[in-house]
Amino acid sequence: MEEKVYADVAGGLDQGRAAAWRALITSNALVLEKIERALAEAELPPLGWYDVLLELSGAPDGRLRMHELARAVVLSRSGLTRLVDRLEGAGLLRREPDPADRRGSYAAITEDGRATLRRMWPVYAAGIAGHFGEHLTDEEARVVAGALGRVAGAARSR
Amino acid sequence: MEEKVYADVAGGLDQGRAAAWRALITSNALVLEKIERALAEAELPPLGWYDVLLELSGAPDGRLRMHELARAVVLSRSGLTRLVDRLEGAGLLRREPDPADRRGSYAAITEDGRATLRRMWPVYAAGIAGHFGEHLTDEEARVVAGALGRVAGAARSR
DNA sequence: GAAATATAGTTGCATATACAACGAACTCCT
DNA sequence: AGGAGTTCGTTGTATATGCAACTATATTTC
Repeated sequence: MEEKVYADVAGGLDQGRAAAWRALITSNALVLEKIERALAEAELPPLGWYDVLLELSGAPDGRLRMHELARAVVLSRSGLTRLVDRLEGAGLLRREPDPADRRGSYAAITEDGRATLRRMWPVYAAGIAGHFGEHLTDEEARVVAGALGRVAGAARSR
Repeated sequence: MEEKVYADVAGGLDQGRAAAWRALITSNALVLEKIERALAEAELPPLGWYDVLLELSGAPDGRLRMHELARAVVLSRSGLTRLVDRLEGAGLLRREPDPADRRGSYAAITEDGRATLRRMWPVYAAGIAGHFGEHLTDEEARVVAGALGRVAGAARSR
């Protein structure tokens, strides 16, 4: 029973929580893989694009500063620079200078960007429903959202 | 309320499950980021190495065929080839031919590999405990493990 | 048992990502 | 006001990953 051995070594981590963590990362990887494949088959952009467009579409004036966006989609600033390059190249967003801070720029979603978001959502939603939501009771969904929301909130603030 | 709009379009996906999904991918990304950083600071290998070594250490004779390992750690076969290259280069595992199938090879953990696993676990466990387990009640951990375990199981079999 | 098909693992290639370093602009502090 | 230190976004570089194509071997089919 090496699980036991490890559990002894690990201060403050019991087996139940370790199991929850493994289930989390594994289900995340497997479901994302399937959704990415579905998007590719529908000739739609990858999920990272969706995340960016969704954040922008919900922001005031459809735009966010680069560093806000990087934080929102959990990406390094350099990673975001390149991702935004690609989206801008595809015409789904525009960079706009910030008059109040001349170091910075906004990423602003375009009409094409909003249209792409709308085309992606059905495929994404079907993937979430079929590979994830399908397997949860209402109560489990509530608990998962609450608990993992708290985890994410704590990780963000620290 | 664009959430509402999207919810209407999405067949079979309600808002609670959509929220659970977003909490899942966000918490996953944030917690992994912090754990990777902790490992790097301790001059330990990245998490992908841990996953490989853990699977091997729990397998009969400490070894698995390449395709089994790829499936276990949720990586493409080509991705695994390169990952195993790096681990083998570091002496943490060995490739061994399979006498029963001359196309294939085993990846077999070495003593150094087991030692590395033992050195990584305390850092990994502390990360899981501090950034994840900390924020869950016992009951929530149970529900999350059960529900996401089911999600992962379904995604694997299909 | 030979031919057709499928599978195992590796490789070339294209893409994605993080880190460190950079120039430019901002903020604070006295 | 002005210098010290900070923050913003980008870039060079190294690393990681998936897909498609490839070789070698196994399996199936007739």
